[in-house]
Amino acid sequence: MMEKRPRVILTEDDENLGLLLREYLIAKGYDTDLFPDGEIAYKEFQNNQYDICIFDVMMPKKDGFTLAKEIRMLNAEIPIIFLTAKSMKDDVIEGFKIGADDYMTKPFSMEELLFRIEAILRRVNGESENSQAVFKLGRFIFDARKQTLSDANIQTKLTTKESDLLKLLCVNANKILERNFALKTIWVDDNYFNARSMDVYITKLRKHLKSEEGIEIINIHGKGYKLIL
Amino acid sequence: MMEKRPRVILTEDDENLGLLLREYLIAKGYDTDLFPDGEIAYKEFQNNQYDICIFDVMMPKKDGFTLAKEIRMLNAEIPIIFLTAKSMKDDVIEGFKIGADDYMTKPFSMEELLFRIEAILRRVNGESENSQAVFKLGRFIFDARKQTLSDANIQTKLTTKESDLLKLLCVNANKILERNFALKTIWVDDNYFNARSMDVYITKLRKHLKSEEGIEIINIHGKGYKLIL
DNA sequence: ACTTCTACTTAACATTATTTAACTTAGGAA
DNA sequence: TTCCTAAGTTAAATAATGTTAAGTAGAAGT
Repeated sequence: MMEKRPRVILTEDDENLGLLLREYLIAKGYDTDLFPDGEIAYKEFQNNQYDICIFDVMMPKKDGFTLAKEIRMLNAEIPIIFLTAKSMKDDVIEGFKIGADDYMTKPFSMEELLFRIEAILRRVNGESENSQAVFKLGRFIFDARKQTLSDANIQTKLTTKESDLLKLLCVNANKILERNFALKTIWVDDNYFNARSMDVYITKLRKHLKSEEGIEIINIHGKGYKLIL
Repeated sequence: MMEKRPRVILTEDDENLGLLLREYLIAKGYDTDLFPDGEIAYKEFQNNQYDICIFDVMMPKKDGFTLAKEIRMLNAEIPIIFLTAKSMKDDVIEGFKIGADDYMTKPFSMEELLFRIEAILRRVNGESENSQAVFKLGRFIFDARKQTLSDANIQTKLTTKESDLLKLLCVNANKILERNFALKTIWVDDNYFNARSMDVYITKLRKHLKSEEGIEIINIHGKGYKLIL
């Protein structure tokens, strides 16, 4: 999978520091745009695609917190890191209330800033891989990440094995899920006892789903199971 | 652990300013040697042990950046702070590329210089400075460095173990944090009793977070825990 | 030196997840 | 049909985790 260069929007009114940071981030693989105040940054944000924001809190015309609030109206997800002049407890709290993801207190090393940018992007990007694990089963919604099976009224917590097995069935919906494949994926070893354990879990899943008419787990004798939607 | 007086090597060709800074730093607990140019400073650096360098960029015979490059050959780790006369865009960038830790633009207050020295030494001595990490957990803000969990109203102080464990969960948010990994990271030894101790801390963390709907720590039977955001 | 406080561990007991066992039903081949 | 094996189901057994409280040791205050 090819990684694209992440785009950074940086605001900093100290020109020395701003240019320094921009050079450094560019050298480290981040396409960085630098703006000296919040007003310009806001306009540019509307016209460009960025992956992460780094905002100085104290800036002329529009401070970092105000800028962040407005940015959040445009994009509720984008990570924001604040640069604060010194330890400003209350301000920092206020910043986080509107959804900052981290903050740095000046002076800081550029390595440290880089480290945090990487940590946040790793966290944000890493989430998307797992979160594609929600399936609709009739009136039920099965969330494999949370291990829950919900309908309009109640949310049932599934056990780890229940969830893992149901996820495999969903991924292979209307196709055969082979016994051995499921066993090796979930139980690692496909011996007799694990196979019987799996049978028990098939029964459990059928009970969970029995109230929904159109959905059933059928057995393909000698081969495996098929989730019919 | 007893703290020894840190040793500072200071270069400054302006004799007035140099003596002033030296007096001030000595008064604040730093054994400070002052040299008027880069050549002398380089020779003295070879014969003495210092903890931090403060180099004026513009000096006779050998400028601060050149000096810093040569010092880096002798000691790749020692922190270096530059004193720059005014905004020198390209020079400053060059300085940071060879590994400066901070810079000050003249004129500056001596308190500010002291503050930065302390910040850098804290970072260097504090071993790995990956420790400052802030995570957003719904309406909560978890600061692993301060060991606090805050919302708009209250700030809860976490114990060291609570904070360490929550940090591991946050770093691995939406992924499985394996029991053994957490045990070896926090408790060093992954024996039965430490495992039970960890269970107790999971309960403590769940209590702290229970008021926030979307956030939960789920158990992955036989594997570990997963922080769901 | 004594108490008090606090973080952490250990113990005790409760609950839940998973496996194993036992018995039952169904499918397919001889 | 008959027989064997796969699969369905329920319950018991085992192992893992949840929870609360008691115990312990060290730090901090008196």
